[in-house]
Amino acid sequence: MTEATLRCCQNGGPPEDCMHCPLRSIALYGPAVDGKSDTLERVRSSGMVHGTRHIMVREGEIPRQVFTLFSGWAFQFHLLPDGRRQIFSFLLPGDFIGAEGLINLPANYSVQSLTRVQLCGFDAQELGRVFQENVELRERINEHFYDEVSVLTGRLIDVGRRTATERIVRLILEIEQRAKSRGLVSDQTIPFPLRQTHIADALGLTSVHVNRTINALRRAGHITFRRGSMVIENRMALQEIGGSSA
Amino acid sequence: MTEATLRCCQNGGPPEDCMHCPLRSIALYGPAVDGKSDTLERVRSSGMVHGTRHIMVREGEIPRQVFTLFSGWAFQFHLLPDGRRQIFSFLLPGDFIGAEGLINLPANYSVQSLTRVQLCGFDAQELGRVFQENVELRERINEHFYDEVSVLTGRLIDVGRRTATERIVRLILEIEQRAKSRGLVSDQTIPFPLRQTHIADALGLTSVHVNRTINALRRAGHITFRRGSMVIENRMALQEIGGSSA
DNA sequence: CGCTCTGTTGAGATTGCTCAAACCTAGTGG
DNA sequence: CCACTAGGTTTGAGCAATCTCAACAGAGCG
Repeated sequence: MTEATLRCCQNGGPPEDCMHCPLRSIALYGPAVDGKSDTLERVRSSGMVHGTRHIMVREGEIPRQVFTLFSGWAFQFHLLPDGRRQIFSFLLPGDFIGAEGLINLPANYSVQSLTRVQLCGFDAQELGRVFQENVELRERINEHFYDEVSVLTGRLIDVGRRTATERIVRLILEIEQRAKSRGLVSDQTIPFPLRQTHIADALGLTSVHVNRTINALRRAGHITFRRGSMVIENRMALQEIGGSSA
Repeated sequence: MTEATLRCCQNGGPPEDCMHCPLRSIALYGPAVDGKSDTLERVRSSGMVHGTRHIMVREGEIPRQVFTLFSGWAFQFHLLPDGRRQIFSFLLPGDFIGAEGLINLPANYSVQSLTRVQLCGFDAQELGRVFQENVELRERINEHFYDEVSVLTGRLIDVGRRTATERIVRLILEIEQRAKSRGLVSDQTIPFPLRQTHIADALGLTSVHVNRTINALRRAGHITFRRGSMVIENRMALQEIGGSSA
């Protein structure tokens, strides 16, 4: 079902040397500051590759391994006993997975890969110790959860108080924004691996309704989709619909 | 509009001495552990009383004052430009207000009193310093945001993936649970100061619909409401509807 | 007594859902 | 290279949950 897990990264994977990792400046542990930044390698357990639908973190369990998503997309979610699913947020390259493991608490949600992913894995305990020893890093943990609160409140406003069209437009705009900030956008083409059912489960809608709504946006000429990516044709219109921010 | 703010607590207010505060063991800064627990008083700026609808924290601003809610209820919310409101969660006695101020970050939401409240106020900077100096307290901050994530994900599941009845029942059960844990429940009577519009704004519904749904529960004999409080008449039935947990 | 806030209720409109079938596309195995 | 499959998208028809608008009633307050 899921692509076999390879133990070592090859072509285009993360470097052995965290200090020169292209993602280093975005990562939770931040840019290599002091000379002793190689503490990271000492703690890093391995790079790995997984296919779609691989579960990296299980809700309720204390993550023993934590990860930086090096390439590919993932998402955080909860599954109800009857199969209903709520997606909390999507993870892009550079995002950290399993931060609860750093402070020894059970994960608030499961995390699953949305595409093929390359991960940099660390032992949760050990990395947690590294974080505790450094003031800057300690603060990063706070900020991580703070940021998480911030995206959750945003999503809650969407789901609780905005129409389907508003929600979808805002999700699209948000993803464009985040993809841009990671340098994933070239030539106006924004990577967009989400299936309509992911959008539905993130926004509290039905995939059927998502389909109709998106097609309306498409027919209106505001946006174009192609094989895992999208192009925003009329940003003004979209911002108008989404209410810019607030 | 809002009751005048008194500078000093009188009858039944918090003691001068944080060490013997009845709420001490629930509070964010935890029970008085070591002998030097009086650091708190040194940092505490004042007790105060506010009427309904007093804004304690403004979204987007870094809280300069932080509080422990000593008595009364409050809620965290966001207001859209067009007046739509999303409530994120309700605050009970013992809850901390403005934790973002401890780490010098802007508040993710506004906080407003739902009833008359008594607050223990602290200077955010100073209390933040106290927290940083102590390992246990440092961890409390993490846990605070972690908990916040946990309630937000819970609410998001409700709003995104459950029916109106399910949501309302779960909110009621959750509030009973929390009120109980703070010793606010006596004689099966659970304090319930929320107006139907608060329920609506927390659960992504209309107050009209909340009204009809609640009345159905009432007519079914599952629950009773009276002047700011409620009694659960048939817990089994409610748990059945709410899906216990998960 | 006259407000204001909240809760109630009715009637009708809508958004978004359910069910179901058809269709596409990429991947798989022969 | 083709048939087949699995996962996703699209579309239609009908329905249900929830909303909107509006009016009224009851409680508490100055």
